[in-house]
Amino acid sequence: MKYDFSAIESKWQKKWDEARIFCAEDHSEKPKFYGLVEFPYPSGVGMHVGHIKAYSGLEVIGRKRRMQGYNVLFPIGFDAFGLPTENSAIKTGIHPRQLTDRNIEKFSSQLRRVGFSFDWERVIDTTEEDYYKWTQFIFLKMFEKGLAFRDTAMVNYCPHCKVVLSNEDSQGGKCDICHSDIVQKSKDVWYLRITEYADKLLQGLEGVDYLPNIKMQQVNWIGKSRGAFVNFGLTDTDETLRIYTTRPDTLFGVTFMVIAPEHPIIEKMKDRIENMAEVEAYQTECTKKTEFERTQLVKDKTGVCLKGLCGINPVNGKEIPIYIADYVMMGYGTGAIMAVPAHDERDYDFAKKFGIDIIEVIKGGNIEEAAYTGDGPMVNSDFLNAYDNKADSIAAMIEWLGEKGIGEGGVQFKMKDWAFNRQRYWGEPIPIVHCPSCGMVPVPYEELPLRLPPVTEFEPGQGGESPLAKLDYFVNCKCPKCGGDAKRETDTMPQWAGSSWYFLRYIDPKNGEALADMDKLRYWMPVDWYNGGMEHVTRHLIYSRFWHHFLYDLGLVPTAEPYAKRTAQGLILGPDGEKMSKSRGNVVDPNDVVDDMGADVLRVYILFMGDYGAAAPWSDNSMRGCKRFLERVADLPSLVKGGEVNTKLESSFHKTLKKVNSDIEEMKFNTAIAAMMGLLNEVFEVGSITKDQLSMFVRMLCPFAPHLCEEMWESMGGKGFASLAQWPEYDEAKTIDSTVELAVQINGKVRGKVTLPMNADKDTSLAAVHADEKLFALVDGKTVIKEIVVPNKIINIVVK
RNA sequence: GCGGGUAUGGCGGAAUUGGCAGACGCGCCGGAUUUAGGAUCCGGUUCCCCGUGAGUGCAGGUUCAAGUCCUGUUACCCGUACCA
Repeated sequence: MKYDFSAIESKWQKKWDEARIFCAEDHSEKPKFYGLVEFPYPSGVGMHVGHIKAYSGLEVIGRKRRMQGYNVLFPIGFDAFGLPTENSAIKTGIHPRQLTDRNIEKFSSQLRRVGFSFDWERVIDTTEEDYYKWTQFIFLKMFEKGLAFRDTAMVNYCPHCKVVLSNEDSQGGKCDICHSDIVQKSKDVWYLRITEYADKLLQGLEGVDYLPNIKMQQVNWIGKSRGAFVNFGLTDTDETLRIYTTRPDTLFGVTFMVIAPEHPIIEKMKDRIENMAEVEAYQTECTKKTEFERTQLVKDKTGVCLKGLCGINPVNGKEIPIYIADYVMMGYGTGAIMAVPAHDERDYDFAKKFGIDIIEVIKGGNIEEAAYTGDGPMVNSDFLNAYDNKADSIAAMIEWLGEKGIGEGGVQFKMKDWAFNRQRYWGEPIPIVHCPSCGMVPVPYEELPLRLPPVTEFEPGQGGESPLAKLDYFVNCKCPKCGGDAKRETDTMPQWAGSSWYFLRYIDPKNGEALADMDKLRYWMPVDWYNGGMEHVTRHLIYSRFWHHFLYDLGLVPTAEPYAKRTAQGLILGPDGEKMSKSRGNVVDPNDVVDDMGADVLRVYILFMGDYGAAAPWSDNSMRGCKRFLERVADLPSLVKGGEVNTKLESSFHKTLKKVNSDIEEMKFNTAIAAMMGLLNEVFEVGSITKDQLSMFVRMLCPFAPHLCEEMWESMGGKGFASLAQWPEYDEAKTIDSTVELAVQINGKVRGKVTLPMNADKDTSLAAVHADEKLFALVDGKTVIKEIVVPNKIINIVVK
């Protein structure tokens, strides 16, 4: 058969579409499979092959499930709100709506050309009113429950993009979008109280099947720690200074305290602080430092001692100095710490620099040289009889603090609340009205969606306010509660809002009454298998789990956890081994590959490149090998002849099928394809194939190279679509050989081979070795020390 | 610093979990066919001093047997960033 890929591919894509074979059924007797891939952000540059890899994994698994008789939901959509489109609108003057539509069209056509088995009737676009109506709905529910709130606080701010960013969006001190340095700024912003769900998000991980590194990253990001809050006294006042520590067992070793430069106690006590000018100078210096600079100066501790004010250690009444220093952050714990230089490296560095006492209270290290942070018995502590290990000491100390009323046990999380508003145009408007007499009033549900008004200028204001703030007709409104004059919130939601619940909408994309119908949700949820990038593990993945837990608490979804299983694909690097990027000019466009080699080759190559979860560089040459493979597959029908079945080949078919079957489940697509290549080589060596074998081959290759397989299926008289044909079953009996070739080692070196019946016993095996002239010669006349026979694996004879 | 991961031919990568290292593919070498080929087919291809040789980042160890387990060490990648 001639392999005219472009004719074959467009032919079958059209047929699939017309027959709607990839559309999921809302209700079905079949078992369901919900396979989800992270929907793309439709940027102006189009897709690159990395997108294709991200979808190819579940594409193969979903296609296999369909052939196995599942009702498969494999949807796609577009996460289209966000800064890149808005920035492009500013540059080109074209409205983001138009740009988005254009980009979605481009992405869709690229995806269709690859032949993905997406259900194109459920496509969602997060920027459509019918969609973001429900994003706003969920926001209002959060507002009602006190989970969406405004607060003035130090936030991450990108001076280049002129927006406030969440912690997740400013990892590494860089803006997630433009990579400029983030600055800290005090601002009145919207937050979602994700910290309220920190424990649930942590516990939920126990019941789901995520790759271990994915779980680990989330656990670290949530960052739960256990410890104690302790109230320290202040000299000559009733005020207390509350600290958080994970080492209450070192309380007797406290020799000073440190508070964050922004700590409110400074303002409160300013009359008592004798060196206020010096303190203020230090505070100013700190605000000038960017986050980046702060982290670069890790080694060098700075700080200023508060004169005229001392802390009082509640466990022994000792007066201790208080410092302000920027190594203590206002955003974690209470913004104040007890410093135990003997047992904390940072405190140790600080104490050394400022000449503060270092008192050892845990034995085990040498505090002359370094802080000892390990375990050990308590010493120098006027506490009961002291304990021998950390855990006991901590537990006893917490209990004692409680009894004395000076502190109590507590937990802290590294995760912070989610800074949720962006001062930009292209996002979901926050449906809140600010009324001078009623305060913040939600837009009534029946008025949703609160539409994004049409504008022609997308530049944010100089003061960093949203472009919406310039629209008087949008801003000025009546309070929904009292009817008086009021002003609308003009900020919009961040990029991550729409993607936090999109997988629910696929289940019921046209529902006007609810975000999705409960019966349908009960049938489809949870997502059986979710695949996406590692870069979303501490962003989208955690945000969407939070929203889903919240919706579960409201009774709007049937399960607490949205995703039963989560995997991640590795990057495709450029041919130069570097990360693909426009600026490096090493981006591979899937359209070019489809034109040159065909979609099936692209699909097979992407999965053949290597471990699905690992990064691998692109190689046009290697891809040519996949082309050769498919061309030879297309020639298989010419080998169909009558005659006897070659039992060895038949056995290879069943072995290969068994391997392909399990490799797909483990996402080991590269070895599945390699096995099929090996089988093909064997077929050509034998020179003939039966009709049944051909049918088997076509069906097992179909999830990988569906267009070619459909064409072959049709020409061999297969019924219906290959894509819906029954997944072939292997015969276990045929995968077991009657004989096995065993390596024979003498003193651990392979010296020969013997062929034995399966499961031959020790005597038979050794007899076969002795019967072999060459092997016998190596053993003959020597003292046999040991004979190891592992059935079907190896024979090793140790001689002297 | 902390957490996680990786290291195997010229290259991408395999190896049923302790049992024949290098599957499969690329590249390369040789041959066939072809007016020609960056097409196709066939054969070869870990290395070398070609042996009873060496060999999975490096140094040790356990074992009849180690890419796989243990101890130490180096390099690189990813995440995180003074988290008290």
